[in-house]
Amino acid sequence: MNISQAAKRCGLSAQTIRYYEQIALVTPARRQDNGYRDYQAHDLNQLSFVHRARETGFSIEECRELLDLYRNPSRQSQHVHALVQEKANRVAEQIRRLKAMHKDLVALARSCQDDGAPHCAILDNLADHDEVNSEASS
Amino acid sequence: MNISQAAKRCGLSAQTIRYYEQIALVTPARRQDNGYRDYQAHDLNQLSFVHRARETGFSIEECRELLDLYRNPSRQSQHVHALVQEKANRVAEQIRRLKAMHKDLVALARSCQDDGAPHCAILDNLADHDEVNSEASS
DNA sequence: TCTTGACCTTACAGTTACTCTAAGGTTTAC
DNA sequence: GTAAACCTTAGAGTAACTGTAAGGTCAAGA
Repeated sequence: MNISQAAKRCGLSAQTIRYYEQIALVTPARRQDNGYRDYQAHDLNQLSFVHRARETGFSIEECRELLDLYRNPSRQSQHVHALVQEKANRVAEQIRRLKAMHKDLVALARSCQDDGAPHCAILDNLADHDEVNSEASS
Repeated sequence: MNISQAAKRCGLSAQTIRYYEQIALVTPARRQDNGYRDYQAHDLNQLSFVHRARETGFSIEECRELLDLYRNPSRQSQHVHALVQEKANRVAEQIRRLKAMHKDLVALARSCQDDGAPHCAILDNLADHDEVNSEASS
C-alpha cells in the first residue's frame, strides 16, 4: 500500500508519516522495487496508534514512550497510568483556562455593539485590564 | 525605566519584549545614553495591551491588527467585533475537543489499574480505537 | 581604585510539530 | 506520447518564543 493510501487509513497526512519516520518515531516502512514506501497492516496499526495518541493530547516524546511500552511485551502499566493521569490533569487545567478566556471574549463581544460607532469598548477593555501607567521613568 | 522593570510591570519577560520589538509588533522603546531601552507609561500600556490580548488567545498577527485599531483614532468597531466573535467560537470549539480528550483520558486512567500487572488496557485502547487492520498490501 | 555581581546589548541557534517547496523519478489513463 | 497524479529527497519556513554566547555598563563594597 502506497503512502497516500496509508495516510487515508490512519488519519495522518503523507508528509506527517514521512516526518514520523524521519524522527524515528515509527519504524520505517519497507520499500517497493521502485523505492516507494510499502505499508502493511502492522504499520497502519502503529500509525493509527500515534494518530490517536496525538489527538488525545500526547506530545511526540510521550508518544515515543507509549510506543516503546506498546511494543514492549512486559508493559509497565504503572508508568503508563502515571503518564495518562498527569496528562488528564493538564488537560483539565487547560480547559479551565480556556473557559475563563471564553468568558472574557463573550463579555468583550457583548461590550462592543457592532453599531458602526467609532469607539469600541473591546479595545478599552484590553487596554485597561491591568492598568499600569501610574508612573514611569528611567 | 529599564527593560526588566518594564517586564515586571507588564507581565512579559524581557526577552519577549525584545522579541516583540524585533518583529515590529510594538513601537521600539527610546534609548538611554548608555544604549539601554527606556520605557515610558505609554510603552507599558502598549505592552500590557499585547500581554492581555495574547493571554486572551489572540495570535501575534491578531494582536498586530488590534494594536492598529487601538492606535487608530477612528476605530473600526465592527471589525474588532467580528475578530472577537470568531475567536470566541474557536475557543468554544477547542473547549469541546479538550473535554472529549479529558473524558478519554479519565476513562483510560480508570481502565489501567496501576496494579503492577504486565498488561495495560490503556495501550490496547489507543491501539484499537479506530481499527484499520482489515487488510493491507501494495 | 578595584572587583564582583547584576544588569544591559546584539546576534544567532534551538524548540515543537509539522508544512511547504523545489527538483526530479514513476505510474496510470487517454 | 503525453499529461496528470503519484512518489522520492533535501531543505527552508512556520509560530512564538527561549536559551546561549560574547561582550558592554553600573552600583556597592573592600
